[in-house]
Amino acid sequence: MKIIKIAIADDEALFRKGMKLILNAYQEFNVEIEAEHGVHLIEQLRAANELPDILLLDLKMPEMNGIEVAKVVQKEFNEIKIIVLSTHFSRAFVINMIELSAVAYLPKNSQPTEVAETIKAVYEKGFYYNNDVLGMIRENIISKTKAKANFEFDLTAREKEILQLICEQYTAPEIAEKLFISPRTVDGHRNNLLSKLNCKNVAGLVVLALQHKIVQIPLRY
Amino acid sequence: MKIIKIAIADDEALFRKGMKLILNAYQEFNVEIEAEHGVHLIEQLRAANELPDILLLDLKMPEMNGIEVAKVVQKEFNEIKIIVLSTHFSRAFVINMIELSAVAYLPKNSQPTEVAETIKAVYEKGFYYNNDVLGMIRENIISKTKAKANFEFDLTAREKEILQLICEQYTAPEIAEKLFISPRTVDGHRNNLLSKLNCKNVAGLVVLALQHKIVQIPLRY
DNA sequence: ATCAAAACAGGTAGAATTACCTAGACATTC
DNA sequence: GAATGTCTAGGTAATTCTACCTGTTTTGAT
Repeated sequence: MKIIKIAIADDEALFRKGMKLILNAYQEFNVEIEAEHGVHLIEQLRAANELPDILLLDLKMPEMNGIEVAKVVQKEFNEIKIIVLSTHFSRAFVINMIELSAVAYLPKNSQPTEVAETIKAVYEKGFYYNNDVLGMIRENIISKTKAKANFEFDLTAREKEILQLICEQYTAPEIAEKLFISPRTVDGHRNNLLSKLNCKNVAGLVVLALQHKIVQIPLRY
Repeated sequence: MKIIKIAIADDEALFRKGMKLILNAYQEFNVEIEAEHGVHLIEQLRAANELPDILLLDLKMPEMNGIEVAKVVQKEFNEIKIIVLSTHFSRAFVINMIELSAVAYLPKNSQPTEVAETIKAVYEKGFYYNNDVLGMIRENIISKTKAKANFEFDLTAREKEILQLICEQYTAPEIAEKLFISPRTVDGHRNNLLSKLNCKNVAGLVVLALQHKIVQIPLRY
């Protein structure tokens, strides 16, 4: 019987050790690499003479978070299948990780048997999506065309308007001129946006606006 | 026990009758509508006082083909779950049907038991994708992001790095510190980006970077 | 009619961006 | 060896952004 080699990257030592115990209880699994953050993981992978088959990857880690790790692994160690561990389970997030070539998505509160089944399925079929994830994927495909209104942030109509224009590369004075208001007012609205959306600067606003389709920007080339 | 009401649309009478016999052999299924092409199907649906739960839809039909039918059904009879029957099994085709809200995709040479299982799964979970279809969906998600990035713009590695950090809301001084270079150098790179990508400001850079997936940004809330 | 929220607008100040320059170090290519 | 391209980094200046204030007017809802 072929033994499935597993790497675990998670900053919580307890979780990591627990998972290792659980997995090593199966004779077909062997946890070969443990890392408390991305940098450590990458180091170990580069040093390893035999790569793991599967990487259980926590998203929230210090030093180098799961997304950065996924990118490096995807580039340097493409053969390793990434199974994402997370408490975060929103559609956009899951889709994002699949785009980063995650082959499965496991909630952190999963049962040990689910984890084992997922690993086996990934090893055999190359990927495994449970019904929740499948539903999200489906919604994602279907909703691609629809521009859904956004209720998650309570922006006022004016704020959305300002946000839209910011995304269209207008500066505050330009927006002011366009809307026949004072530049200071535009400033005020932008500050409210930064505060409401918890962003550092316009870059953050634009990212959020696009990710959540709060604004519509025609594709440019 | 709830009986699952089924409609079959297929131009081949033999296939249609055969399928009907097979399905009606299960006591939980009842084939209520048969149609040899789309027009006929739509007519029957409009006349029906009780809509079917599931529509087995052949794609190749005279008069009105499966894709047009799917569009009409999606619009007028949204509750009906469409299971696509086809010999045609290319990725683009399958994805296209899912976008048209097909909830399952069955090869025409499937085993009767597979058909029955698919129908049950659809009735219970709302959709059912077998491994082939799942693989296609997965490829579709991944291929969207890959490839392109490098082609359309010739950004240097350093420029992409800077662009990434800009999108992550780092200011020039912060980026400089992160990369151990002078803030002025970061300035230079950003200016090159603005010029190369023909943008007015960072907002434009971020929009372009996200639209063309030059960078990967974790979803935020 | 009253209250709260939103939109409006100004002050001040420091940080950052943007737009022009110039130019050396280094690697690759012809 | 020269040409090219990239990364590096500095000068100068105007503009813009960001973060704190303050306040009035308008609007919508109870």
